[in-house]
Amino acid sequence: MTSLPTDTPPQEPALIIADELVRAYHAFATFNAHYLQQYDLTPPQADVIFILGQAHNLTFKELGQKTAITKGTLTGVINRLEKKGWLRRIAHIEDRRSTKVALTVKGEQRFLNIFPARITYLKTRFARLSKDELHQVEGALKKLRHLF
Amino acid sequence: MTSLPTDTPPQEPALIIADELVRAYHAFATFNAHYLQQYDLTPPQADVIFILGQAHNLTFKELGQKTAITKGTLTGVINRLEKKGWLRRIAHIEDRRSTKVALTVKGEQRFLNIFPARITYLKTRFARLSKDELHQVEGALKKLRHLF
DNA sequence: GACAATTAGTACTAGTTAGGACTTAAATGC
DNA sequence: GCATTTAAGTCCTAACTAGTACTAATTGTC
Repeated sequence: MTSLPTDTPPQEPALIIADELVRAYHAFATFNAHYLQQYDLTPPQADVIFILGQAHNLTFKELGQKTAITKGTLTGVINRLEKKGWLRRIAHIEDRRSTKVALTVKGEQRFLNIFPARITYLKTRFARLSKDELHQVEGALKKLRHLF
Repeated sequence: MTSLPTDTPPQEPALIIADELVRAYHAFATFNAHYLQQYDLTPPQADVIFILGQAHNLTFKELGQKTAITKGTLTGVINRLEKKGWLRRIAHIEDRRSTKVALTVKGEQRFLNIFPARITYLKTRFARLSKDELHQVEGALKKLRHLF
């Protein structure tokens, strides 16, 4: 039986906005992933490198909070970056449950090479929006986030 | 050597907006996943069920386009839903390369049980925004999506 | 009509994801 | 000071992800 209330209006604002949010994020995420590929980085790996480049020596916990990566996932991401030689684990003397993470020299160099270029790249994309529009978009996203 | 241009301004609008987009999406996705758990559905599974509930009998290709799931991923999602008995594959006579997918009776029933409740649920969340705000948010998301 | 190019779906890979069980260490309670 | 509770990371699982290689079927070309 395939009967259905076909009069379900697809114009329900909540559904449209949820859909637009997913689409906008998906577009950005795909774009971002492709860009990072040239540096042999996945998006979560890049997040970790960018955070560590700006805030040297963080614990797993701090890194997880800043990147919104849960601890179980973070272990794997850090393992791969460590294997590639971008960062290293450092024993945390004061609290031996905890582990600190820091960029290696190679990681620092890569960060300095990639990070400014990434900002420039994003800026050119966003240049199509006016200052007013940028403000509106930021406000809209904040409103949206606080709904959940 | 941990020296760095620490004067990298974190207030670059492009970075802030990219960050807000990720946060808003993450908040929504988490919220959504938790809600769907009670129905034993993952978000991509729910997407498939919701699309199929409204557009009976779609090919893999059509389903993939509507859900933004690539074909390789879709095979697995459909396998799991088929195993759970929510839908079934149907041979496509006119083009034997292609396979159609349709909800089973059980899938129809679940869809009818879940879909209206989901809309109601989302509506209550979005009720905190005015009509004007809804329009602004939708416009902002569209602008954002078209940047990538 | 035969051969080439395209298309649909599956199989497989490396990586990410959240969540829960587990280990070790620190903090707290008494 | 010892026992309990809490905290930090690791390990493991099921699912999703994009991308690529592969198989089978269809379409286009000559």
